[in-house]
Amino acid sequence: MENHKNNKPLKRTEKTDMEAAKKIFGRKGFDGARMQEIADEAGINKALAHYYFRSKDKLFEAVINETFLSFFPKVMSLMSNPSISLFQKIERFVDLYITLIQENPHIPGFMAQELSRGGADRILDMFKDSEIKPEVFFQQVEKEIKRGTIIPIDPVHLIVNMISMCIFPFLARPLISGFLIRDRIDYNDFLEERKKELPKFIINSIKKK
Amino acid sequence: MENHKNNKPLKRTEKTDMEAAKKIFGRKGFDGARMQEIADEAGINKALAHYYFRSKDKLFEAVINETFLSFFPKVMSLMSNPSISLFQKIERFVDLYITLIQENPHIPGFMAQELSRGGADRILDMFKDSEIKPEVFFQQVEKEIKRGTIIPIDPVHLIVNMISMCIFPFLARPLISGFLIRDRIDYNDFLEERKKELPKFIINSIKKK
DNA sequence: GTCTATACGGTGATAGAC
DNA sequence: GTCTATCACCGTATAGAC
Repeated sequence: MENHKNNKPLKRTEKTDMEAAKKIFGRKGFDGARMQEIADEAGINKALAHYYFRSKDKLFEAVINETFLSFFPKVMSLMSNPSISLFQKIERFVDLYITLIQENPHIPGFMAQELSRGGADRILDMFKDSEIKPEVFFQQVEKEIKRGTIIPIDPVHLIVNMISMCIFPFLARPLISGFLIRDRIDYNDFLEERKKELPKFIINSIKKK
Repeated sequence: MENHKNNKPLKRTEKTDMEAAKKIFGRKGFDGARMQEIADEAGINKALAHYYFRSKDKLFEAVINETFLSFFPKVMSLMSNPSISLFQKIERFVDLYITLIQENPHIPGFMAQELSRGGADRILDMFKDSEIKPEVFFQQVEKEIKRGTIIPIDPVHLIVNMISMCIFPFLARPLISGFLIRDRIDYNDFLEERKKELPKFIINSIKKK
Protein backbone atom coordinates (compact mmCIF):
# COMPACT_ATOMS: atom_id res chain seq x y z
CA MET A 1 0.00 0.00 0.00
CA GLU A 2 0.88 3.66 -0.28
CA ASN A 3 2.96 3.27 -3.39
CA HIS A 4 2.11 6.82 -4.39
CA LYS A 5 4.91 8.20 -2.26
CA ASN A 6 7.74 6.70 -4.24
CA ASN A 7 8.39 6.11 -7.91
CA LYS A 8 7.24 2.54 -8.22
CA PRO A 9 5.11 1.87 -11.27
CA LEU A 10 1.43 2.13 -10.56
CA LYS A 11 -0.71 -0.96 -10.38
CA ARG A 12 -3.12 -1.51 -13.18
CA THR A 13 -6.24 -0.42 -11.32
CA GLU A 14 -4.44 2.50 -9.78
CA LYS A 15 -3.38 3.65 -13.21
CA THR A 16 -6.93 3.34 -14.50
CA ASP A 17 -8.03 5.53 -11.63
CA MET A 18 -5.39 8.08 -12.52
CA GLU A 19 -6.38 8.19 -16.17
CA ALA A 20 -10.02 8.63 -15.23
CA ALA A 21 -9.05 11.43 -12.88
CA LYS A 22 -7.16 13.24 -15.63
CA LYS A 23 -10.19 13.11 -17.84
CA ILE A 24 -12.72 14.24 -15.27
CA PHE A 25 -10.55 16.91 -13.63
CA GLY A 26 -9.70 18.28 -17.06
CA ARG A 27 -13.33 18.45 -17.99
CA LYS A 28 -14.87 19.68 -14.76
CA GLY A 29 -12.06 21.19 -12.78
CA PHE A 30 -11.15 20.28 -9.25
CA ASP A 31 -14.35 21.57 -7.67
CA GLY A 32 -16.66 20.31 -10.37
CA ALA A 33 -15.24 16.81 -10.42
CA ARG A 34 -16.88 14.16 -8.26
CA MET A 35 -15.02 11.23 -6.82
CA GLN A 36 -18.03 9.14 -7.77
CA GLU A 37 -17.69 10.25 -11.37
CA ILE A 38 -13.99 9.44 -11.43
CA ALA A 39 -14.68 6.03 -9.95
CA ASP A 40 -17.39 5.40 -12.54
CA GLU A 41 -15.10 6.45 -15.35
CA ALA A 42 -12.44 4.08 -14.04
CA GLY A 43 -14.99 1.33 -13.53
CA ILE A 44 -14.11 0.95 -9.87
CA ASN A 45 -15.71 1.62 -6.54
CA LYS A 46 -15.74 5.07 -5.01
CA ALA A 47 -14.07 3.87 -1.84
CA LEU A 48 -11.33 2.31 -3.90
CA ALA A 49 -10.51 5.59 -5.55
CA HIS A 50 -9.93 6.96 -2.08
CA TYR A 51 -7.92 3.94 -1.10
CA TYR A 52 -5.17 4.63 -3.63
CA PHE A 53 -4.62 8.31 -3.14
CA ARG A 54 -6.23 8.86 0.27
CA SER A 55 -7.95 12.09 -0.69
CA LYS A 56 -9.26 14.08 -3.60
CA ASP A 57 -6.52 16.63 -3.01
CA LYS A 58 -3.77 14.03 -3.20
CA LEU A 59 -5.26 12.56 -6.34
CA PHE A 60 -5.40 15.99 -7.92
CA GLU A 61 -1.82 16.66 -6.98
CA ALA A 62 -0.77 13.37 -8.53
CA VAL A 63 -2.57 14.30 -11.74
CA ILE A 64 -0.83 17.68 -11.80
CA ASN A 65 2.54 16.04 -11.46
CA GLU A 66 1.97 13.48 -14.15
CA THR A 67 0.49 16.04 -16.50
CA PHE A 68 3.18 18.63 -16.29
CA LEU A 69 6.06 16.23 -15.97
CA SER A 70 4.92 14.48 -19.14
CA PHE A 71 4.56 17.71 -21.02
CA PHE A 72 6.85 20.56 -20.11
CA PRO A 73 10.12 18.67 -20.01
CA LYS A 74 9.69 17.61 -23.62
CA VAL A 75 8.82 21.07 -24.81
CA MET A 76 11.36 22.85 -22.71
CA SER A 77 14.21 20.53 -23.53
CA LEU A 78 13.56 21.28 -27.18
CA MET A 79 13.61 24.99 -26.49
CA SER A 80 16.76 24.77 -24.44
CA ASN A 81 18.68 22.82 -27.05
CA PRO A 82 21.25 25.24 -28.43
CA SER A 83 22.16 23.09 -31.42
CA ILE A 84 18.82 23.56 -33.17
CA SER A 85 18.50 26.64 -35.33
CA LEU A 86 15.89 29.21 -34.42
CA PHE A 87 13.62 28.62 -37.40
CA GLN A 88 13.82 24.87 -37.01
CA LYS A 89 13.05 25.28 -33.35
CA ILE A 90 9.92 27.26 -34.10
CA GLU A 91 8.72 24.61 -36.54
CA ARG A 92 9.37 21.78 -34.16
CA PHE A 93 7.90 23.63 -31.22
CA VAL A 94 4.56 24.14 -32.91
CA ASP A 95 4.36 20.56 -34.08
CA LEU A 96 5.41 19.08 -30.75
CA TYR A 97 3.15 21.33 -28.71
CA ILE A 98 0.01 20.70 -30.74
CA THR A 99 0.71 17.00 -31.09
CA LEU A 100 1.30 16.53 -27.37
CA ILE A 101 -2.00 18.21 -26.57
CA GLN A 102 -3.85 16.20 -29.19
CA GLU A 103 -2.55 13.10 -27.43
CA ASN A 104 -3.46 14.45 -23.99
CA PRO A 105 -6.60 16.46 -24.59
CA HIS A 106 -7.16 17.03 -20.90
CA ILE A 107 -4.17 19.34 -20.63
CA PRO A 108 -5.62 22.70 -21.72
CA GLY A 109 -8.72 22.49 -19.59
CA PHE A 110 -6.69 21.18 -16.74
CA MET A 111 -4.13 23.91 -17.05
CA ALA A 112 -6.74 26.65 -17.30
CA GLN A 113 -8.52 25.30 -14.26
CA GLU A 114 -5.33 25.02 -12.28
CA LEU A 115 -4.25 28.53 -13.18
CA SER A 116 -7.66 29.94 -12.34
CA ARG A 117 -7.52 28.20 -8.99
CA GLY A 118 -4.32 29.97 -8.18
CA GLY A 119 -2.22 26.84 -8.56
CA ALA A 120 0.51 28.53 -10.55
CA ASP A 121 2.98 28.27 -7.72
CA ARG A 122 2.98 24.50 -7.91
CA ILE A 123 3.74 24.65 -11.63
CA LEU A 124 6.41 27.25 -11.11
CA ASP A 125 8.08 25.02 -8.55
CA MET A 126 8.42 22.35 -11.20
CA PHE A 127 10.21 24.76 -13.48
CA LYS A 128 12.55 25.69 -10.69
CA ASP A 129 13.31 22.08 -9.88
CA SER A 130 14.08 21.34 -13.48
CA GLU A 131 17.35 22.51 -14.98
CA ILE A 132 15.53 24.18 -17.80
CA LYS A 133 16.02 27.86 -18.28
CA PRO A 134 14.32 30.00 -20.90
CA GLU A 135 17.49 32.03 -21.24
CA VAL A 136 18.90 29.63 -23.84
CA PHE A 137 16.07 30.48 -26.19
CA PHE A 138 16.23 34.15 -25.34
CA GLN A 139 19.93 34.33 -26.17
CA GLN A 140 19.39 32.49 -29.41
CA VAL A 141 16.85 35.08 -30.45
CA GLU A 142 19.17 37.93 -29.48
CA LYS A 143 21.96 36.36 -31.49
CA GLU A 144 19.84 36.15 -34.63
CA ILE A 145 18.80 39.76 -34.19
CA LYS A 146 22.44 40.85 -34.01
CA ARG A 147 23.22 38.69 -37.03
CA GLY A 148 20.48 40.48 -38.91
CA THR A 149 18.54 37.37 -39.87
CA ILE A 150 15.46 38.48 -37.93
CA ILE A 151 14.04 41.83 -37.01
CA PRO A 152 14.33 43.14 -33.46
CA ILE A 153 11.75 41.52 -31.18
CA ASP A 154 11.46 40.95 -27.46
CA PRO A 155 12.00 37.19 -27.04
CA VAL A 156 9.46 37.10 -24.22
CA HIS A 157 6.71 38.39 -26.46
CA LEU A 158 7.78 35.96 -29.14
CA ILE A 159 7.55 32.89 -26.94
CA VAL A 160 4.28 34.10 -25.40
CA ASN A 161 2.90 34.52 -28.92
CA MET A 162 3.98 31.02 -29.86
CA ILE A 163 2.49 29.36 -26.81
CA SER A 164 -0.71 31.39 -27.08
CA MET A 165 -1.38 30.41 -30.66
CA CYS A 166 -0.70 26.74 -29.95
CA ILE A 167 -2.76 26.25 -26.83
CA PHE A 168 -5.63 28.71 -27.07
CA PRO A 169 -7.38 27.01 -30.00
CA PHE A 170 -7.91 24.01 -27.77
CA LEU A 171 -9.61 26.08 -25.10
CA ALA A 172 -11.75 27.93 -27.58
CA ARG A 173 -12.44 24.83 -29.64
CA PRO A 174 -16.23 24.87 -29.27
CA LEU A 175 -16.41 28.54 -30.18
CA ILE A 176 -14.14 28.24 -33.18
CA SER A 177 -15.92 25.12 -34.26
CA GLY A 178 -19.36 26.62 -33.90
CA PHE A 179 -18.83 30.19 -34.98
CA LEU A 180 -15.83 30.44 -37.26
CA ILE A 181 -15.43 27.24 -39.17
CA ARG A 182 -18.90 25.79 -38.67
CA ASP A 183 -19.39 22.71 -40.75
CA ARG A 184 -16.58 23.66 -43.10
CA ILE A 185 -14.09 21.10 -41.89
CA ASP A 186 -13.39 18.70 -39.08
CA TYR A 187 -11.63 20.27 -36.13
CA ASN A 188 -8.74 17.86 -36.26
CA ASP A 189 -8.11 18.88 -39.85
CA PHE A 190 -8.08 22.45 -38.63
CA LEU A 191 -5.39 21.57 -36.10
CA GLU A 192 -3.34 19.76 -38.72
CA GLU A 193 -3.56 22.86 -40.87
CA ARG A 194 -2.28 24.90 -37.95
CA LYS A 195 0.79 22.71 -37.59
CA LYS A 196 1.76 23.79 -41.08
CA GLU A 197 0.52 27.36 -41.10
CA LEU A 198 1.59 28.54 -37.68
CA PRO A 199 5.36 28.17 -38.16
CA LYS A 200 5.07 30.05 -41.43
CA PHE A 201 3.07 32.78 -39.72
CA ILE A 202 5.63 33.17 -36.95
CA ILE A 203 8.74 32.99 -39.10
CA ASN A 204 7.22 35.33 -41.65
CA SER A 205 6.72 37.88 -38.95
CA ILE A 206 10.30 37.96 -37.68
CA LYS A 207 12.36 36.99 -40.73
CA LYS A 208 14.24 39.80 -42.38
CA LYS A 209 13.73 39.82 -46.13
CA MET B 1 -39.07 42.38 -6.85
CA GLU B 2 -37.85 40.18 -9.66
CA ASN B 3 -36.47 42.99 -11.70
CA HIS B 4 -33.90 40.65 -13.22
CA LYS B 5 -36.38 39.44 -15.78
CA ASN B 6 -36.68 42.70 -17.63
CA ASN B 7 -34.24 45.44 -18.52
CA LYS B 8 -34.79 47.79 -15.61
CA PRO B 9 -31.59 49.14 -14.11
CA LEU B 10 -30.41 47.11 -11.17
CA LYS B 11 -30.74 48.47 -7.68
CA ARG B 12 -27.57 49.54 -5.99
CA THR B 13 -27.24 46.51 -3.71
CA GLU B 14 -28.22 44.19 -6.47
CA LYS B 15 -25.51 45.61 -8.66
CA THR B 16 -22.96 45.21 -5.89
CA ASP B 17 -23.97 41.58 -5.65
CA MET B 18 -23.52 41.17 -9.38
CA GLU B 19 -20.08 42.73 -9.37
CA ALA B 20 -19.01 40.50 -6.51
CA ALA B 21 -20.32 37.48 -8.38
CA LYS B 22 -18.30 38.39 -11.46
CA LYS B 23 -15.17 38.56 -9.39
CA ILE B 24 -15.68 35.33 -7.46
CA PHE B 25 -17.02 33.27 -10.39
CA GLY B 26 -14.13 34.46 -12.51
CA ARG B 27 -11.65 33.49 -9.87
CA LYS B 28 -13.11 30.20 -8.68
CA GLY B 29 -15.43 29.05 -11.41
CA PHE B 30 -19.04 28.11 -10.90
CA ASP B 31 -18.37 25.07 -8.75
CA GLY B 32 -15.59 26.62 -6.72
CA ALA B 33 -17.51 29.79 -5.93
CA ARG B 34 -19.47 29.94 -2.70
CA MET B 35 -22.58 32.02 -2.26
CA GLN B 36 -21.20 32.96 1.14
CA GLU B 37 -18.04 34.27 -0.46
CA ILE B 38 -19.96 36.29 -3.00
CA ALA B 39 -22.11 37.76 -0.25
CA ASP B 40 -19.01 38.63 1.77
CA GLU B 41 -17.39 40.27 -1.23
CA ALA B 42 -20.53 42.31 -1.78
CA GLY B 43 -20.80 43.12 1.91
CA ILE B 44 -24.29 41.73 2.14
CA ASN B 45 -26.00 38.77 3.72
CA LYS B 46 -25.98 35.36 2.13
CA ALA B 47 -29.76 35.16 2.12
CA LEU B 48 -29.90 38.48 0.36
CA ALA B 49 -27.73 37.24 -2.46
CA HIS B 50 -30.32 34.52 -2.97
CA TYR B 51 -33.14 36.98 -2.72
CA TYR B 52 -32.11 38.92 -5.82
CA PHE B 53 -31.36 36.10 -8.22
CA ARG B 54 -33.18 33.22 -6.52
CA SER B 55 -30.45 30.69 -7.17
CA LYS B 56 -26.75 30.32 -7.83
CA ASP B 57 -27.55 29.13 -11.36
CA LYS B 58 -29.61 32.21 -12.15
CA LEU B 59 -26.92 34.48 -10.75
CA PHE B 60 -24.32 32.75 -12.88
CA GLU B 61 -26.46 33.08 -15.95
CA ALA B 62 -26.91 36.78 -15.27
CA VAL B 63 -23.15 37.18 -14.98
CA ILE B 64 -22.64 35.37 -18.27
CA ASN B 65 -25.07 37.68 -20.02
CA GLU B 66 -23.57 40.87 -18.66
CA THR B 67 -20.05 39.71 -19.37
CA PHE B 68 -20.48 38.69 -22.95
CA LEU B 69 -22.94 41.39 -23.87
CA SER B 70 -20.53 44.01 -22.59
CA PHE B 71 -17.62 42.54 -24.48
CA PHE B 72 -18.32 40.79 -27.74
CA PRO B 73 -20.59 43.38 -29.32
CA LYS B 74 -17.87 46.01 -29.07
CA VAL B 75 -15.20 43.77 -30.53
CA MET B 76 -17.37 42.25 -33.18
CA SER B 77 -18.87 45.50 -34.36
CA LEU B 78 -15.34 46.73 -34.94
CA MET B 79 -14.52 43.61 -36.91
CA SER B 80 -17.66 43.84 -38.97
CA ASN B 81 -17.16 47.45 -39.92
CA PRO B 82 -16.27 47.39 -43.62
CA SER B 83 -15.08 50.99 -43.72
CA ILE B 84 -11.98 50.37 -41.61
CA SER B 85 -8.92 49.15 -43.48
CA LEU B 86 -7.51 45.75 -42.62
CA PHE B 87 -4.31 46.98 -41.01
CA GLN B 88 -6.13 49.63 -39.02
CA LYS B 89 -8.59 47.01 -37.93
CA ILE B 90 -5.83 44.78 -36.64
CA GLU B 91 -4.32 47.63 -34.67
CA ARG B 92 -7.60 48.66 -33.16
CA PHE B 93 -8.63 45.09 -32.45
CA VAL B 94 -5.57 44.38 -30.33
CA ASP B 95 -5.88 47.61 -28.42
CA LEU B 96 -9.60 47.26 -27.80
CA TYR B 97 -9.40 43.60 -26.84
CA ILE B 98 -6.59 44.00 -24.33
CA THR B 99 -8.01 47.22 -22.91
CA LEU B 100 -11.45 45.70 -22.41
CA ILE B 101 -9.98 42.77 -20.53
CA GLN B 102 -7.79 45.02 -18.42
CA GLU B 103 -10.97 46.82 -17.42
CA ASN B 104 -12.82 43.55 -16.77
CA PRO B 105 -10.15 41.21 -15.47
CA HIS B 106 -12.66 38.52 -14.61
CA ILE B 107 -13.37 37.80 -18.26
CA PRO B 108 -10.57 35.38 -19.18
CA GLY B 109 -10.95 33.16 -16.13
CA PHE B 110 -14.67 33.31 -16.49
CA MET B 111 -14.56 32.43 -20.15
CA ALA B 112 -12.14 29.56 -19.62
CA GLN B 113 -14.29 28.19 -16.83
CA GLU B 114 -17.44 28.50 -18.87
CA LEU B 115 -15.88 26.82 -21.89
CA SER B 116 -14.48 24.01 -19.74
CA ARG B 117 -17.90 23.47 -18.25
CA GLY B 118 -19.35 22.94 -21.67
CA GLY B 119 -21.17 26.25 -21.69
CA ALA B 120 -20.16 27.16 -25.22
CA ASP B 121 -23.68 26.73 -26.53
CA ARG B 122 -24.94 29.63 -24.48
CA ILE B 123 -22.23 31.85 -25.88
CA LEU B 124 -22.86 30.67 -29.41
CA ASP B 125 -26.52 31.53 -29.03
CA MET B 126 -25.54 35.11 -28.33
CA PHE B 127 -23.60 35.28 -31.56
CA LYS B 128 -26.55 33.92 -33.45
CA ASP B 129 -28.91 36.43 -31.88
CA SER B 130 -26.63 39.28 -32.80
CA GLU B 131 -26.44 40.49 -36.36
CA ILE B 132 -22.72 40.12 -36.37
CA LYS B 133 -21.15 37.85 -38.92
CA PRO B 134 -17.46 37.07 -39.21
CA GLU B 135 -17.85 36.96 -42.97
CA VAL B 136 -17.27 40.69 -43.29
CA PHE B 137 -13.79 40.31 -41.91
CA PHE B 138 -13.14 37.17 -43.94
CA GLN B 139 -14.07 38.90 -47.18
CA GLN B 140 -11.91 41.86 -46.34
CA VAL B 141 -8.94 39.56 -45.92
CA GLU B 142 -9.68 37.77 -49.18
CA LYS B 143 -9.89 41.10 -50.95
CA GLU B 144 -6.48 42.21 -49.72
CA ILE B 145 -5.01 38.89 -50.80
CA LYS B 146 -6.37 39.37 -54.33
CA ARG B 147 -5.11 42.94 -54.32
CA GLY B 148 -1.67 41.64 -53.45
CA THR B 149 -1.21 43.74 -50.34
CA ILE B 150 -0.98 40.69 -48.09
CA ILE B 151 0.19 37.14 -48.64
CA PRO B 152 -2.33 34.30 -48.91
CA ILE B 153 -3.62 33.27 -45.49
CA ASP B 154 -6.72 31.52 -44.24
CA PRO B 155 -8.74 34.27 -42.50
CA VAL B 156 -9.90 31.82 -39.87
CA HIS B 157 -6.36 31.06 -38.78
CA LEU B 158 -5.60 34.76 -38.80
CA ILE B 159 -8.44 35.71 -36.49
CA VAL B 160 -7.75 32.74 -34.23
CA ASN B 161 -4.13 33.85 -34.01
CA MET B 162 -5.17 37.37 -33.12
CA ILE B 163 -7.58 36.35 -30.41
CA SER B 164 -5.16 33.78 -29.00
CA MET B 165 -2.33 36.26 -28.59
CA CYS B 166 -4.60 38.82 -26.97
CA ILE B 167 -6.38 36.67 -24.43
CA PHE B 168 -3.98 33.90 -23.51
CA PRO B 169 -1.46 36.13 -21.73
CA PHE B 170 -4.16 36.91 -19.19
CA LEU B 171 -4.77 33.25 -18.45
CA ALA B 172 -1.09 32.45 -18.24
CA ARG B 173 -0.30 35.62 -16.35
CA PRO B 174 1.11 33.96 -13.23
CA LEU B 175 3.33 31.68 -15.30
CA ILE B 176 4.62 34.43 -17.55
CA SER B 177 5.11 36.66 -14.58
CA GLY B 178 6.94 34.05 -12.56
CA PHE B 179 8.92 32.22 -15.18
CA LEU B 180 9.49 34.43 -18.17
CA ILE B 181 9.65 38.02 -17.09
CA ARG B 182 10.26 37.50 -13.39
CA ASP B 183 10.95 40.77 -11.67
CA ARG B 184 11.98 42.42 -14.91
CA ILE B 185 8.92 44.58 -15.28
CA ASP B 186 5.44 45.06 -13.97
CA TYR B 187 2.85 42.92 -15.70
CA ASN B 188 0.74 45.88 -16.73
CA ASP B 189 3.74 47.35 -18.48
CA PHE B 190 4.10 44.04 -20.26
CA LEU B 191 0.51 44.31 -21.47
CA GLU B 192 1.03 47.88 -22.61
CA GLU B 193 4.05 46.69 -24.57
CA ARG B 194 1.89 44.05 -26.19
CA LYS B 195 -0.63 46.62 -27.38
CA LYS B 196 2.17 48.13 -29.43
CA GLU B 197 4.10 45.03 -30.42
CA LEU B 198 1.29 42.66 -31.29
CA PRO B 199 -0.16 44.62 -34.23
CA LYS B 200 3.34 44.93 -35.65
CA PHE B 201 3.89 41.21 -35.23
CA ILE B 202 0.64 40.35 -36.99
CA ILE B 203 0.91 42.84 -39.83
CA ASN B 204 4.55 41.95 -40.38
CA SER B 205 3.55 38.38 -40.87
CA ILE B 206 0.96 38.97 -43.57
CA LYS B 207 2.12 42.16 -45.28
CA LYS B 208 3.69 41.70 -48.66
CA LYS B 209 6.94 43.59 -49.01
C1' DG C 1 -7.56 -5.19 -2.64
C1' DT C 2 -12.39 -4.56 -3.11
C1' DC C 3 -16.79 -3.96 -1.56
C1' DT C 4 -21.23 -1.83 1.47
C1' DA C 5 -22.79 1.16 4.80
C1' DT C 6 -22.37 5.21 7.28
C1' DA C 7 -20.51 9.24 9.63
C1' DC C 8 -19.54 14.00 9.06
C1' DG C 9 -19.13 18.56 7.35
C1' DG C 10 -20.30 21.91 4.17
C1' DT C 11 -23.46 24.42 0.98
C1' DG C 12 -27.62 26.06 -1.44
C1' DA C 13 -31.85 27.43 -0.35
C1' DT C 14 -35.93 28.92 2.42
C1' DA C 15 -38.88 30.31 6.41
C1' DG C 16 -40.05 33.86 9.10
C1' DA C 17 -39.17 37.97 12.19
C1' DC C 18 -38.36 42.83 11.66
C1' DG D 1 -35.43 44.76 1.72
C1' DT D 2 -32.58 42.79 5.16
C1' DC D 3 -31.49 39.87 8.70
C1' DT D 4 -31.03 35.09 11.78
C1' DA D 5 -31.91 30.45 12.16
C1' DT D 6 -32.59 26.21 10.10
C1' DC D 7 -33.33 22.44 6.82
C1' DA D 8 -32.34 19.14 3.30
C1' DC D 9 -29.08 17.40 0.47
C1' DC D 10 -24.82 16.03 -1.41
C1' DG D 11 -20.00 14.72 -1.46
C1' DT D 12 -15.74 13.35 0.92
C1' DA D 13 -13.89 10.25 3.70
C1' DT D 14 -13.64 6.20 6.69
C1' DA D 15 -15.00 1.89 9.20
C1' DG D 16 -15.34 -2.66 8.73
C1' DA D 17 -16.75 -7.12 6.42
C1' DC D 18 -14.97 -10.21 3.00
